[in-house]
Amino acid sequence: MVTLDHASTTSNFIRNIVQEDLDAGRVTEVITRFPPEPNGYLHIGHAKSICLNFELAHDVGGKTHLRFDDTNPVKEDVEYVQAIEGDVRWLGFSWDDLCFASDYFDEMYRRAVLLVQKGLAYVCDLNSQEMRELRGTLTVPGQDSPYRNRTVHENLDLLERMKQGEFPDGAKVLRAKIDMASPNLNLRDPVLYRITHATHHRTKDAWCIYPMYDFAHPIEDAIEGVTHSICTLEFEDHRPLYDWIVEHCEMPSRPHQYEFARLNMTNTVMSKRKLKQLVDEGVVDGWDDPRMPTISGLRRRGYTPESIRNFAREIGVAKSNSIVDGRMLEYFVREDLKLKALRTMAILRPLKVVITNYEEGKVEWLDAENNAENEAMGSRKIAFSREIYIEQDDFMENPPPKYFRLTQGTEVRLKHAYFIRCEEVIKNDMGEVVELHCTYDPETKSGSGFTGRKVKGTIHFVDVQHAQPAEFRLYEPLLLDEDQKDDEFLRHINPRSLEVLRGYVEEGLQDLQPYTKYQFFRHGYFSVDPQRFDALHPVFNLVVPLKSSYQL
RNA sequence: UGGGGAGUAGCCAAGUGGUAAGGCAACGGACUUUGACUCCGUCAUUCGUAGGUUCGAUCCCUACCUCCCCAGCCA
Repeated sequence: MVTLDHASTTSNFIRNIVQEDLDAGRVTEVITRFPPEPNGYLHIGHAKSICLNFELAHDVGGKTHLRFDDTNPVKEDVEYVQAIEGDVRWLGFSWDDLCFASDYFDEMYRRAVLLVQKGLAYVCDLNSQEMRELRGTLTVPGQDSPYRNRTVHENLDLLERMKQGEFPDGAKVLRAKIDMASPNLNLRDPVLYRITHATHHRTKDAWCIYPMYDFAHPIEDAIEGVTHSICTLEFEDHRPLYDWIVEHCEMPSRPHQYEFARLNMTNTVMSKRKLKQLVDEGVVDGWDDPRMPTISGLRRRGYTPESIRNFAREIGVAKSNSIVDGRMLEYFVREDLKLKALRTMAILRPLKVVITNYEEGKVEWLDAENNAENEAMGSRKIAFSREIYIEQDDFMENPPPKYFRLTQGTEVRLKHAYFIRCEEVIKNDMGEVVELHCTYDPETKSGSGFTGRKVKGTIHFVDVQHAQPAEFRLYEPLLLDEDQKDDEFLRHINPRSLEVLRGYVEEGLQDLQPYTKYQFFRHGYFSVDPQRFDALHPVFNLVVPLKSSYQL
């Protein structure tokens, strides 16, 4: 017996159903599918669905298809097909079969003809306005179309002529003949085919009629032998229609549809429409802007596939609408990068320090481990000399209580180096601190075992002569509020979602190339931006800051 | 107010007639050459509300409340 035992996956109602189906012998092999429409980019919400479908099938030795639901040529494009394939692969999944709804257009047409022959579908000449009027309302039943009783012969002829291109867009549709009085609006003679004279990205001009989702999707699933067709909650009341199509089209296999709640997260938006709006209105730089919750945005930001997969597993799968705290995603990327990223020093807001008792012209190369929690990552040498940069925040003239960093007359430890004491503060005409004069104590060298004195704080630094200029792009959530009204979300844009700083990193940073992740001490995890890559002047995207129990 | 769903901690989320898993967040404390990490501890006498059945209900029954979805020739 096949058993679900994914180590870190707790049970959810869909896994329970799959297990029961397996136990009861209703299915012998589980086949799931991820069915995006190639009309936009994938986001973290899709990642939830991708992980669910692929991992579920994988865990019971089943298969998963990547299927493009390309039934609407006016919105779709190959560009999206390629981007989607790349995103799914990047997330770490391999599909067992790559499918396109458009590959089944012939089969779908034959099934439509079958429905007509059985008297279960008819060609309707009503325009969309008229159709809406006859559909009734939530509380008022609809009325039959005047074309509802055309003969099978006439319908067959009309459908064929629709296919042949005899009629203009919108002139006729093929409708299922179900029940205009059904309390479920989806059953009030839903449209199965519409006329659209448009070039399809794959079938080109072979067709001028295209199947609607409700007709196409169950047929696609059945053709592929999909056993568990998982979609989101809004399709719940389409399920009776899904089952109707599978049954009356006499599909040899019986897929079943299950619905789960789509992902929502705090401080961001998750609909294609809103994401597109952010791009179109220039709020962000594009679909792969590191602030976007798109897969491409997260990738560019520096998120890892592992972190996204772990996140997807941990948030669970259920039927109640919910909003996941964005900090959960951050937790998983910190967790993933903790032992993988090189821990180095970077100064984002430089303040020059002159160590007045340090010999001029001398340079020391100090030992520094690359990751104190992962010895296998080895160590490197870092430069130390008379002039260094420290972080502006690490010095205050009038510090608040419990400030463990540098102040005039106090001592701190420089990570990997020595204790320094601030002796003098140099200011410019405006009274701003521009330089510090400090002294160091040679006896306190890091690794020497010095225990003579204790200091409260350890700060990081970069040697001036061996500092490499770098750009740091810091990000905050795109939206300030969590529950924006649909059309007002643009008013809640966080004006500080991006902050660009110019500072320094250690010279000769190991493995400096696009997407390399570093932990910059006391700041956070950063990833080398692939679009602006320049080894001499690297740009680092803040993936996620380190947690901190102290706020200035 | 027709139909379909959902209500378990600040946020996700298991569980299901036998007395509330886990994660995130938060808060204490220990440790610390990252105010990080790690460790230890705290965090639902209660499962939308009110009744009922039962020895016993978050789970079964009844009523009610709240929220979400559906009137595209989009998916």
